[in-house]
Amino acid sequence: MAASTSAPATEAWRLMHRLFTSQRRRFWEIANEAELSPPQMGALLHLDPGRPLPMSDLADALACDNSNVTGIVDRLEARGLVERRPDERDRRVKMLALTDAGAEVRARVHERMGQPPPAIAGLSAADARTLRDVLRRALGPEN
Amino acid sequence: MAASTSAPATEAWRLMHRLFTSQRRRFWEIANEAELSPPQMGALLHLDPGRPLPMSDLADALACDNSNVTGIVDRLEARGLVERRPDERDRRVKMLALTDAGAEVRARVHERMGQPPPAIAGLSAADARTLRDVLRRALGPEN
DNA sequence: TATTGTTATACTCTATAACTATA
DNA sequence: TATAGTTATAGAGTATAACAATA
Repeated sequence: MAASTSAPATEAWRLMHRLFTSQRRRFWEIANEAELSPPQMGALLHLDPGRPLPMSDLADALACDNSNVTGIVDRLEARGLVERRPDERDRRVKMLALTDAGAEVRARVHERMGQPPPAIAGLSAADARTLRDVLRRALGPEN
Repeated sequence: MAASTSAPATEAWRLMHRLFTSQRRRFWEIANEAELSPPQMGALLHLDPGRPLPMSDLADALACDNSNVTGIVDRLEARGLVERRPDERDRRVKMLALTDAGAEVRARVHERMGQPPPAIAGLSAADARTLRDVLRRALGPEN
């Protein structure tokens, strides 16, 4: 096996990783302009408008403990961006829902996060389509 | 007009973003096994063995304030993973260098972070090569 | 007994502002 | 005057453990 070059999948992943870490400053600015901390922005982005979610699902998505989500949601709720609602089927569960204000902030943040960085925006039309198609196959038909 | 050509790039970027956020738990586990906080892991990954770096460069890379790096580096230095060295050319500057122990931890973390997730590892050989080639063009010849 | 969410605790991260030592 | 790094401060994030309510 070739020792000097890694497998194409590994190199591709490393390149994607490098692209992402290069965007940290931009991500920070997007959160900052919305007056959100990074975890708060992550929470908002994970909430779909009109589809409430148990707190524990958010903890899974953010890869953190349940006890953590309590504080993050407390602050979002204090700003009126998110609501806690009871779940009729299991009264231990609290469902999180975006408020109208929260949906607006989320839409703005989502829009800006979705803008590709120059490295991707500058690809040829053919390369962009190819990249999209391969990633669609990688992530599965539901994406 | 612009919409039809920028759409594939935008979708590709969103797919990459989804792929990354889906890996949060794994990133957390890698940091955890090395007994590093996420910022500490980020710092270690940004330091190249044998290539000392000014603290302010690390602050740029981590997209945080200089004052922050002080604490992060304090803890890495207390564990013997990193060293502060004077810069002869500008005595205000402190250069950060990995110790041998730090280089070992960094290599382990770097190796694990570089392993592609199933979605990428499961691509066909042709798709993997295509993905790599497009990303090489996107990120430039130096990558 | 197990699970969901909260609270208490201790530590880390974070930005801001003020400080120092250089430049 | 400006810059690199530190310190002080206040607030947010974080895991752990213990707890209440519910399953």
